[in-house]
Amino acid sequence: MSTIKDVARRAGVAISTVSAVINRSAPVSEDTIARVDAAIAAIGYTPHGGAQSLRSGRSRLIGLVVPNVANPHFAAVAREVENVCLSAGYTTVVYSTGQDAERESQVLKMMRVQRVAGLIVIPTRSDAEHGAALINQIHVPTVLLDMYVEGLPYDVIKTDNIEAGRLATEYLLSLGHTEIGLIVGIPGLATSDDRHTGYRKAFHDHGLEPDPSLTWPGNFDQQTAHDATLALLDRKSPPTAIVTISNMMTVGLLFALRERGLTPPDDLSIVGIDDLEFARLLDPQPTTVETPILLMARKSIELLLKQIANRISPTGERSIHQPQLIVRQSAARLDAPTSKHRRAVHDLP
Amino acid sequence: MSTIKDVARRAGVAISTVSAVINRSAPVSEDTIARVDAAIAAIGYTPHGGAQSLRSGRSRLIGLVVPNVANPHFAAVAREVENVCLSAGYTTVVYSTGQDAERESQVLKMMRVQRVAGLIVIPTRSDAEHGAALINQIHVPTVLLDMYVEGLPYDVIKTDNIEAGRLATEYLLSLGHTEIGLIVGIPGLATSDDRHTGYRKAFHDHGLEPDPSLTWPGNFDQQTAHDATLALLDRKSPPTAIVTISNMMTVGLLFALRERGLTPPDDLSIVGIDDLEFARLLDPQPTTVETPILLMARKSIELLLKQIANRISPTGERSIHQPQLIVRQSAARLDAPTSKHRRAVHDLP
DNA sequence: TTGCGAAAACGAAACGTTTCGTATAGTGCA
DNA sequence: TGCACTATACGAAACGTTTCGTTTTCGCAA
Repeated sequence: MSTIKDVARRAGVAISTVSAVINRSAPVSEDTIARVDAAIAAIGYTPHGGAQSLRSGRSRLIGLVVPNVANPHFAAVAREVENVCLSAGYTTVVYSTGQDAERESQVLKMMRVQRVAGLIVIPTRSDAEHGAALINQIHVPTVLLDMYVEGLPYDVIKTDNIEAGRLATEYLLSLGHTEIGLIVGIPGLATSDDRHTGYRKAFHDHGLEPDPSLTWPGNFDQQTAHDATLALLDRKSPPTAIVTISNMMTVGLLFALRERGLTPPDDLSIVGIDDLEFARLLDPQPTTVETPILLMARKSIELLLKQIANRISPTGERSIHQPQLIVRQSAARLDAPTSKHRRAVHDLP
Repeated sequence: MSTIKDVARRAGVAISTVSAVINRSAPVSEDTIARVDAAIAAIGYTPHGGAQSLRSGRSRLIGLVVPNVANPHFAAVAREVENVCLSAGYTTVVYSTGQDAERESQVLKMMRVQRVAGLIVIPTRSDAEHGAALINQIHVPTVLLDMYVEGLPYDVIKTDNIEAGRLATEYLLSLGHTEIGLIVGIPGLATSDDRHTGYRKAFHDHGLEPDPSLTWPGNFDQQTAHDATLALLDRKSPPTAIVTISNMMTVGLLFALRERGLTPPDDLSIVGIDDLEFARLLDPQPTTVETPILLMARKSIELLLKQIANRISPTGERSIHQPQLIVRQSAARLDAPTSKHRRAVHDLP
């Protein structure tokens, strides 16, 4: 490949002048700029990112670390980040942790090798110990997306997860349900724990105490939510409603119900958190608590780029976004005419 | 950050020895290896990827260029590629073209800046002219995924798209349909054109000629498929069945049907190409022609890594995978009891 | 003890940039 | 015409590696 030297030779100028033209880092006469640009075009010169990064100590790479890019929720984040990065002249490097701390380490190491200029991370765990481990692996401007980790000084952009859990549960309580199952993630993940807290809060607001045996731990994935659903359904007295705390868990739940031949809201009311892109195609359309993930993704990358540009160290501040209950048809009044005759709330007069 | 020099000093060896240890590129005594490894661990040394790439002329970056990472189909590809890359010590750089040739150029330029060692590309167009443009922008080992571009010497891993189109159409013909709508992509895209060819082939196999006015051009996205569906439904004599050639188009079609209050297969039979992850949650479950995308993704990255490792130039060979018809419930016999009383094929005795 | 060959370790150059101190050309004014 | 100053352009060093020719060390046979 051609180098800046080739450009310089062809344009009849010094290497440093070409550099000045490329980076607009020093005044260059119109005439020279034109000659250099012509030379660049003529020989098809493309700067060597590695060399630039080496010499300047700055790279134009942004790392994005998510649980799983194949999950549409995070894929959407990736696309949003990519868009902003591309127009800012940055390149995105995306990696999935698979919710595994060890793989997370491995991924962060790759990010260090590439000397990314900044990171957007959705960490695998939230406890202080993990935070301490993380901080040793990250030495660049970082934004924590939709996840809080104890003791980390980075900026956080997240949903009010307690409120998200509360909204989902409160809605079911308002429909008369009290035996409400909850499928959560692994304890120790702020997103999961907070949504769980919101669930309890909703009960307390009604002067009630939730039955702890109705809360089932899973992971954030489809399979464990599926299994948890079956476990809940197999109880002597199954819940009349179930809350799931992520989109994939809702999918797992729906598959489990289908297996059992159960249809919401007739046989069971359900409310999820995080919207599903294809939700509106389902019948019944699932009632969910929506989080503004795209907005948060955009805010994250913009904040990160700002930090990088201004060499600001993170302020440790948190930007907390409010979730919103989207009432559709998968939850119904408990006291409505029973099984197969219950009607979705939105159909009520 | 610490450098190889710091490691050398701490281990009391020469820089070149540390390099030899890191890359296992020259014999080093057990004793020295241990000392170097200890030093690396002690000071938390991470090699500078840019410097390595600069000096060695090889990077450990793989570029993946897809139409849209937010599309679950391509997100799945990204995840698969990422997995293989990670275990091979490579880093993946993913970018979306948005099916836009200009953005494609921009993305490829970023890939050149990063000096990726190889590329997996799903190009935006298939004509020879575009091929000529592409070849000038790509100077590294490349695999074309699920797309053929005229005149490009790269290896191709793809589905038998003619067969995919034929399978979908043949199935509907076998159910007695002859007025079969087809929603295709922009002409000039091999994937779309081939599936279109398959559609015609199925007709010809039956000694029939499809009505060209039943074929509607769209893009590969949801919106245009939605609009195309409405256009087809608004004809004086609407088709009795519709074929869509991508997952997102199927989604657009389903939304359009829902808007019109139509339910497959009672009001209209539909068959899509490329499976939807959540298909089994829908009612009726859509009948589709499945392509082995994950398998193809894995083959692509493995082939690419092999080319890079062995410094083989692409052989220009094509690996063509067979699609498979998955019969579910969205298509029914034309002569079955009409509207609202037709039954899905799989329910028939 | 010396000499020899193999094994291990070393040192310096080079990769393509950016950066910064220095040199040159150009301009306006005395 | 000469000078001071500004606007441009230049040149060389340095960034962190790899690579390869050279040197040192080591073990063993003579």
